[in-house]
Amino acid sequence: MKRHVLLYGLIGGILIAVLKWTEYRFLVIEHSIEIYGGLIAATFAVLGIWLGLKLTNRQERVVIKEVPVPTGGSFVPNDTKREALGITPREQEILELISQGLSNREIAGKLFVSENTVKTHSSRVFDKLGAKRRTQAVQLGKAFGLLP
Amino acid sequence: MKRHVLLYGLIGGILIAVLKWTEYRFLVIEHSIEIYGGLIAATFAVLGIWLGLKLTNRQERVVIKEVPVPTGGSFVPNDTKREALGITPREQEILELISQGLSNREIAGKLFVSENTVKTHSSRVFDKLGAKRRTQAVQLGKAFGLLP
DNA sequence: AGCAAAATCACCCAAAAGAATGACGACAAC
DNA sequence: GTTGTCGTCATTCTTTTGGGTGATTTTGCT
Repeated sequence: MKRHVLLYGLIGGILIAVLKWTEYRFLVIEHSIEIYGGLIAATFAVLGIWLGLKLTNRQERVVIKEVPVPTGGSFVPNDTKREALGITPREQEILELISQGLSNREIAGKLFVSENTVKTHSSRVFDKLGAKRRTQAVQLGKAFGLLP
Repeated sequence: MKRHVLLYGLIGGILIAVLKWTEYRFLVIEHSIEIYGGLIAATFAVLGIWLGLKLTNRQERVVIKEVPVPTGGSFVPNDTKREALGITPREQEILELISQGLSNREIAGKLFVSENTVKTHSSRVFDKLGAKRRTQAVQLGKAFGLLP
């Protein structure tokens, strides 16, 4: 920061000196308007370029962003693995609702069946997955690729 | 691209015209060297700045590289969100074991504490997450980024 | 030393979940 | 027409879970 201020001052001083000197030359030698203009032009062009660089240099940054892209994109609910485990579509459906944190009663309500039915389905799914609890069923369901 | 070329031409033309006009004024009115110089200076300064910006912009390209990192790889268990929810480390630990499908008894055995203790911890965690069931707690835990 | 948060444990009660068994209708396959 | 699978539902019983309350210990911080 301090260096910058100093530099600006210095350049300003030099510029003024140059101009003064040039003007003097101009007055003495009566034909160098072009030189005069050219000098000023060149000086300010350089100054401008330098300034522009200075201004933009501050934000010159290459950002490499590591975005945790949701792998698999959409997740294809995988009939193949489901059938390999002998799990019926209905059972899979119940398993998904379980994984969403619903109770048996809520699932029953959502599917318009009795709570007992949900219990049998879930029991069978647990059996086929080798799970003893619904949380375990969810865990295994994901491990088998049945759930997202 | 075409627009840029056009712009350059236009600015060039205008510049020449302005200079011509200024020179003319200079010849007619015999005392305006300063104005002449100032104009040139200003023009070239602006041009220089603009040029500088243009030049640096070419190589300044902010590259946002999106690296699809498989989400399972890292996952930092996120102390920030945990504390934001007022969940203690121990509670988080129990939550993780729940999400792995363990029963309260199994968790108790694994952590060498009583089943009652596990129950209190889990109850508190459910409360803080707003969950009524452990499956729901798991679901919410994932939604909050507390679980992988 | 003294406070506050965290962790520990107990007891009781209610609700939810799970296991076991049996049963019935629809439907497709043989 | 028999067989088998699937989905449906009930009943009974045990286990698990969750709610509520209170108490003690550990630990970190002032």
